[in-house]
Amino acid sequence: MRDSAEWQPTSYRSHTIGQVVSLGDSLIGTEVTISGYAETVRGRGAICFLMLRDGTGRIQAFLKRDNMDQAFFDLVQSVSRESTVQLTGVVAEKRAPKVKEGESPPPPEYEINVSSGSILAIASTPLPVGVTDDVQVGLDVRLDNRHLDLRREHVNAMFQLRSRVLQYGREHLIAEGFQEINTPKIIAAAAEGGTNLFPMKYFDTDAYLSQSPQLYKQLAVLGGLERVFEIGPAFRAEKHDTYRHLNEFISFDIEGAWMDDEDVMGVQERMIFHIWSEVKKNDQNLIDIINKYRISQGNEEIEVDIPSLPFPRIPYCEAIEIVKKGGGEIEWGDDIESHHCDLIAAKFPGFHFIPRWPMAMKPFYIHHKENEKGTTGEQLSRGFDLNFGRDEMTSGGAREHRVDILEENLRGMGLDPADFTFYTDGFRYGAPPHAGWGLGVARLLMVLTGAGNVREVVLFPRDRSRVTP
RNA sequence: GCCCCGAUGGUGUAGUGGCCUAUCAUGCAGCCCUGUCGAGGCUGCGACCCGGGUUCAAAUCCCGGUCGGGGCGCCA
Repeated sequence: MRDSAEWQPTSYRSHTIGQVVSLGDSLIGTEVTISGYAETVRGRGAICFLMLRDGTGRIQAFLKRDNMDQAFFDLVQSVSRESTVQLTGVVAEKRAPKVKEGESPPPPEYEINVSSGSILAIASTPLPVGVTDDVQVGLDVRLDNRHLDLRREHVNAMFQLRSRVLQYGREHLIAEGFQEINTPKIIAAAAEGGTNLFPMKYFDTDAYLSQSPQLYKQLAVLGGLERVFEIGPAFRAEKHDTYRHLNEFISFDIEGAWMDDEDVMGVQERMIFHIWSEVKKNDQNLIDIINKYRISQGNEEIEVDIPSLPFPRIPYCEAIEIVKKGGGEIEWGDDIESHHCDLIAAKFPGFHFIPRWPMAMKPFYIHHKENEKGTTGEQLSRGFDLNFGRDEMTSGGAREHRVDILEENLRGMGLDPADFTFYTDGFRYGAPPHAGWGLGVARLLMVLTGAGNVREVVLFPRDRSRVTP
């Protein structure tokens, strides 16, 4: 539940439930008004218990027929679960529950002795997804009813964690001198080849949804913004159907001038270190909620393991050797696929960088040094990946800042430099060497939360077959 | 695009040709009891994805479709 200590009263409540729960003792005897979802309603006689939940906590409301308008009492008593209710009453210490012999009584808890209130909105029955039920629900049903799924405690906790991860990431980058930018998501050209783009109509012109802020964040750096980052959507029209791919996802991108691939790997590992450290320090309560659920499902608990710095660097050539020794079929020049990553992850289970990929496998904007060759004599690049276990988190690299080589690379990949003048022109008037990366936010969150499917940690995921809700 | 698997009340499931007027849990509706607290007790409600076929008999076998899951490919 969220910390609401500083929240101001609103038209619908004098206190958050979280405030009542945490202030507890000092509020005894005070009249408060709270609002929330009716989680359970027990009792059909002269008394009634209603567990009320808002985004900050849950508290029991105690209702006695004699203490209020009888019509309201009857209404509350028959209200369906998840209906929203506003209640006014006096804070009191809850009577301690009966405990088994030998068990120590729980710490004091608080409740509201209700005197009045109103029903804000009735929930239809039955709920398509149980909020507090023990029964499992399939992911598809959950996503169809995400608005209800989000009310489940552990799901809610995951999205609070997501917000924290972005907050800590921003914090760290700003501390390192990066500034936040936004680049256009409607673009004119199929910028980079490779991935398929979603076409769209921009008035009378053909346009596309952006697959990556890559070229624009570079232009921002070339323009002198020096160090930039963007947290924004990227769209890819690939017909993949896996636990880790979506057609719309949030990419966490940085780009920095006067930096090379090693420099931005440093930024990345420090940022991840900061995020993990802060989560461990501030958000164990959210991890606990997720673990409570995981235990109930028979899953292993997750732990926030702060990675040690620096992360291992396993250059491409070495990675190929590891895969070969592990019995994987691979040749220099092949992509390192998921099943290959399993072999590497066996030796490097946590975060690890894979730098120095073959230039032939990298996009045209990746920098290379002519004297850096692979074991077979082929040109290496300054592009890198960050993996965790078998999954790719990041792709990044030092960028090509020499315009003649950029154009050569474009031609080499079957692209026409004339289509990229909006980009290459940025390099004609003095270009700082620069580097950057793009990180999949949801993939990072999968690592942190133990989610087995990227859809778990995306509010309203867009995949091959889902555009609603 | 390829391969494999699956679809049973609102939800999650049991069921492998007749024991199925279909199991269990949860839910929902109602009643009883109760300062309850994973509340408890009782009663009831509610389902075999769609279309065709095989068979005396189909939730169960076959074919097609739809939807979903897993794996692969694709993926700056």
